[in-house]
Amino acid sequence: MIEEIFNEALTRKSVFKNRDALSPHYVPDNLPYREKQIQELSKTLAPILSGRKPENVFIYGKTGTGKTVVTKFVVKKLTEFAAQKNIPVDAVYINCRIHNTRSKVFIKIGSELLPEENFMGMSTAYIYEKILGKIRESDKRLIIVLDEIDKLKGLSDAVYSLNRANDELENGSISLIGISNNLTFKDRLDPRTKSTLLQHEMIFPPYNAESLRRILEDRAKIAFRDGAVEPGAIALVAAYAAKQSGDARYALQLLLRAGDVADEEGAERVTEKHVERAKEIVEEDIILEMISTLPENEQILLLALAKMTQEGQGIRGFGTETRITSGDLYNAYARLSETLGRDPVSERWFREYISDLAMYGIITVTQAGKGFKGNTRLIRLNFSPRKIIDVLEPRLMG
DNA sequence: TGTCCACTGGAAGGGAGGGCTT
DNA sequence: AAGCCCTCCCTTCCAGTGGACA
Repeated sequence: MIEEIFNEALTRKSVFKNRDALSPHYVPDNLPYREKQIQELSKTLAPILSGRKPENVFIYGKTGTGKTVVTKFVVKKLTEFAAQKNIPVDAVYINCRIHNTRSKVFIKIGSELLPEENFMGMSTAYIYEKILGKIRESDKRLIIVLDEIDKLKGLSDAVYSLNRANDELENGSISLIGISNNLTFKDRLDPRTKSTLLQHEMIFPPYNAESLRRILEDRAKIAFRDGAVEPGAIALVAAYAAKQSGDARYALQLLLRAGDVADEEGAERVTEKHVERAKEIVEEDIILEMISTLPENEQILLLALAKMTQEGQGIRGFGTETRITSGDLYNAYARLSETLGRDPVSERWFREYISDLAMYGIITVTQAGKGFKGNTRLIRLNFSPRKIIDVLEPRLMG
């Protein structure tokens, strides 16, 4: 019985040849439509080879525009090149969503550079000195990539001390690459951090449907068996992803899921039908991921909005859409909060939540204008209310 | 035209919690 | 360990905005 399951798994035909090639962590050898960015970043970092400290780089652009993958690609090529020429270039990649404080960042750098030491529980000053010692001793040029840098608490301190290291070093250097998809983040930095981090700024534009198609074709060749994906399926994935503001990560995720769906059906090839089905799954994945990281009050607010939308409350007259005024939503939110035994936040803070959710793209907010009494905003849910309720109700009620 | 209404969003400040210094 | 400071989350207060209605 169990052997049957294992046997089936072993002999099962799959449309995939190398499924990992569609994972968000995969770095391909070829990055179409990013040649300019690759060149620019390479040029900026190149002085490191002749022992000069390159400018710090700050990269920003929307999700899925290739920021991380281009950075990893260039850094990898650079360190490989340097290794051939016996130049001590080293790079540390840090995701600040995981390593989100100054000390965690220092521990991460320390343990990459000195894997034999254990830095847990050590003071940041101690780790800092250890890192500098290592750089000095081997004339090392260190590149530190801080991905999702907007998630780093105490950012200015971290940036300042890492950059200051250059003044204390006679040999070697530290260069920073900051990556963020939060476009307003830059403006919130204090002037000192700004001038340090933004010595060189790069913006990654979103991909259009045509470029997404090319990217997907390239990647499909690696990931799938020959002819296992219909061209129409790829075009459809590209079209959907272009609608998602040109998000390549979404495109790859969609293609991956479409392959899974095809495998589950035991199909020979991935078709448009599989993409349609995958789109629903991916949308659920995204909702789930986005919602589960939201603060509880925002979850309650979303649930209230989903319920109102579901029941068709609010104002009709925008086609089949239902839009809800912020005052009505606040009342619904406050009632729901009390039902759940939580204290609702004030109206002022509720407005902050609304802006937050709008920024994430979960809801859309428009000025009400004519036909509405007073100055209010209309709020619309961008996802299916049914799915939101399915995710949130057990989470909040249970 | 003025008043009311239904909000909006800035400013200031409270208080809890975490990290750093002493 | 104690004190301090900083950040985050939140409240209170309020001037401002824009449409409805008399």
